[in-house]
Amino acid sequence: MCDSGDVTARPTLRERKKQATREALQAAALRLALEHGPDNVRVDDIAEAAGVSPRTYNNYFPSREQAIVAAVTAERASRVAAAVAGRPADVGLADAVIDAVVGQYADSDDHAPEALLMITTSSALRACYVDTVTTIEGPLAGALTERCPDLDRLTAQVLSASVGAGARVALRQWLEAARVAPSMPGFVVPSGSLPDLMRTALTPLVPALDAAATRARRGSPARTEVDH
Amino acid sequence: MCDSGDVTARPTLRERKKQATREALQAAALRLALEHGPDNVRVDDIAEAAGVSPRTYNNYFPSREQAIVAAVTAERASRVAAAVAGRPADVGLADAVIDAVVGQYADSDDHAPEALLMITTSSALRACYVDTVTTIEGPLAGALTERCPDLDRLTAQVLSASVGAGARVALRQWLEAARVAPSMPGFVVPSGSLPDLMRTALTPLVPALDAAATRARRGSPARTEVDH
DNA sequence: CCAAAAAATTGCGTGCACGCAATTTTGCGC
DNA sequence: GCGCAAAATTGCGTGCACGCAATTTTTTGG
Repeated sequence: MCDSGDVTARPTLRERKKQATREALQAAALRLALEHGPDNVRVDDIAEAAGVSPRTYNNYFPSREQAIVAAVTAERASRVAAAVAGRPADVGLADAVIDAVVGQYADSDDHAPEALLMITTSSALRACYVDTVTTIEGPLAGALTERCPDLDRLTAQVLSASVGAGARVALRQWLEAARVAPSMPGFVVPSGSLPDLMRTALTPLVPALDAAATRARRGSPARTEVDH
Repeated sequence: MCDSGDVTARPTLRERKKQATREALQAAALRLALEHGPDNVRVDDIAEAAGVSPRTYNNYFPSREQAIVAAVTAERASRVAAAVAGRPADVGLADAVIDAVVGQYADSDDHAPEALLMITTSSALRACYVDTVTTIEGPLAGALTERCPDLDRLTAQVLSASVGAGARVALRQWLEAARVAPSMPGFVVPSGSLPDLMRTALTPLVPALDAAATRARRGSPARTEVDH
């Protein structure tokens, strides 16, 4: 079975199948969770619905909740990195980063309101959802060093980890607020605007981002004895 | 068995027993892990060595690794908070925080070199050890608002979470370095000085801490529309 | 087209985390 | 001391994560 016609096959066709089953698992997990409630879905059910063995499920996701949450947050990490890289070079680093992060939690979230509401319901899902922000730290660090090549690796990692930390705090707060005011009908998303909250949460980090950017621009190339 | 002679019972004597079994579990876990290797110790063994049922173990620790790691990191969180609170009021906030955090990873770590070396060995233990820094975020946020009462709750949380993030990055890096240069005999702690690395990692956050401190000092009391 | 290699899937067995309900222990007022 | 209420311990059952080795599928080289 040669590569007939598949000119669009940049990934080695093998990885495309992997991606397919991954998405199948995500979709099945989300659908079943919405259908029967998050607690009434066993990983065996998800695996069967996706047409794979239960064991294979854990080759793709390290926990039951991950598949459900991944259906919502799948490519947020790479999107954030791309958004940072895509900003014009004349906007400040801090603005670029914050706009990128806030933007990702503005658009895609109301794309699946029911799922979000369900995640709000289960504490396990909430925790898992919050933890997904960790995913962006790696790509974000990459985007940072791409934008400021003279930036310490370590500094880039610390800054992106801090951005992740801020986003996590905002998310936790928002989910908490959503939890106490749960079933106001008509309100798909209970609390106030998440983007606003997240922007507020990230604002304290602006000085750190600015300082790092200008310091890197003034050519302080890797001034640590541990730059490795 | 009445409270004979126990005048030192400030905590309600009930919590003292809880603390006792907690410490017994920590000690047993660490001892057994050092004795037979981290992977060759089951939670049943730890429970039995501590004289409690296996089920009770999980009433104290949510995972097998936690008990082992807790034996090393037990009260680091409260120590950090206390150290921040204990600094004279005229030193900058950033210095107070960083010195407190760095200090806690300077003193207590070489107190148990064998344990640290073992943690380096197992990837599960490494991950768990790194995750313990999350513990300091809560107390640290408290210490921050105690020092700067006009500081946003949200800002305090974000800043302490960022400090935690920086510390985590440093710790990961240090453990990684320790992993690749493992068994240099005579070197209890393989890599370079952890305090130095951690100080370097936290330095990028100084501008954010300073800005928050001066902003709070100039009396900008909770200027967020979501301060809740 | 075919074999050999590489990679993914699968079943199995084990240890673990945890909800639940029964039981034991502890604290406290009398 | 007595008994009662709160709290901690315990056993049990269930679902889950994962290492391991066997099997099936895909890729690659000839």
